[in-house]
Amino acid sequence: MDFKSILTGWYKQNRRDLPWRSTSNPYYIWVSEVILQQTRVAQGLAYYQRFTNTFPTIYDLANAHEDTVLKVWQGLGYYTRARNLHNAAKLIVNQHNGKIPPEYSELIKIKGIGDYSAGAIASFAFKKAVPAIDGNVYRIIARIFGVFSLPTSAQGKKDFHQIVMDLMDKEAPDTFNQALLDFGALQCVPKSPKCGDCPFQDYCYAYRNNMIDSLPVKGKKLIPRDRYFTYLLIQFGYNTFISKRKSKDIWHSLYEFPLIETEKALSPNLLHKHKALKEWVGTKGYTIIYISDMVKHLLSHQTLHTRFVIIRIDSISKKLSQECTMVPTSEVSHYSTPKLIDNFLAAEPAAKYFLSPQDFH
DNA sequence: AAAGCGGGGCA
DNA sequence: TGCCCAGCTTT
Repeated sequence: MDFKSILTGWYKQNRRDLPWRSTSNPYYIWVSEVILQQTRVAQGLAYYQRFTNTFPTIYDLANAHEDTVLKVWQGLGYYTRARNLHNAAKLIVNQHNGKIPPEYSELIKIKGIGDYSAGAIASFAFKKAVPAIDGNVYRIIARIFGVFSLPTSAQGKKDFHQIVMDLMDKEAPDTFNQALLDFGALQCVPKSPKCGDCPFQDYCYAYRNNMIDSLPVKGKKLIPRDRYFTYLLIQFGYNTFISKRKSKDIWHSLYEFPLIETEKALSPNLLHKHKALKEWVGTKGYTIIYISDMVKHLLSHQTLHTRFVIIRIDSISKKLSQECTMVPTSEVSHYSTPKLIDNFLAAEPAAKYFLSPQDFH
């Protein structure tokens, strides 16, 4: 039996029933593909439901405010995905009559749709015979056919693309591509793949040569950089201060509290003397209510060490009025915030000293 | 070609 | 703790 027959046979028995597979609406398929970029199905599922319920059509998404889109995306990470999706929806509504282009060559031009997603949308929604090569496919192809090219290199991408194109079931490219994804996610998994009952066992290069753990070839890993944050949760009556992140840095367009970033960890002792603290709270008088322990938050490329400080003030500093928005403390949760902040707001100290009504006398 | 960009789950 | 997930964009 040839490759696609074996794969299709496996797929009939093992396919996952996923909501974006029971629709032919290109908008829903597009949304699912963007949500699932670098994101597990298990994690993306609830976001897909929430996103499509909140924005049932591309017009609803196009007409929404960016903050609303980001709030729905909150906690999922890689927030540029949400902003690109939103901007692309506006562009498609305004310039393409709301119709998502069916060709790979047009899809790839849309910001936020790369090689994989263009192939996935073209094949799943429009039955085009183009590959949709993601991490699953690199792994499967590298192992079964003994491909040692580095998937992240330009040459590697060509090699894998050519192989998948040759294997492709041109009569049913959607099923073929989906089968590859499921096979990679369920059977040919990264660690301890289920070779024991694998239908490709007989001619899998990696299995026959005992090289399961060395294929696919991996690039070098990057070392996360340490950063030290001190967030100031400043209370003025029943209000607090937030600002929107705008620099080319993590969490672009999300909201946060006044931030002091330092080269090294800022101890409570040093915080009291720190110039930036005075600038934020002013000179008129302030009371530090609470200083948290250091919280470690891991990103793929940075390790954040963060202290949360709850402060009460009697007057608003120039810096606060210039750089922040004052909002009722009870409404902070309406804004899209990084998981790091979200976590602290959900924890006991914030509930006790920050979010709950205080007696100011 | 390499770096930047989140967060979570699992061995 | 390290790896990797339905990757893409910018440098």
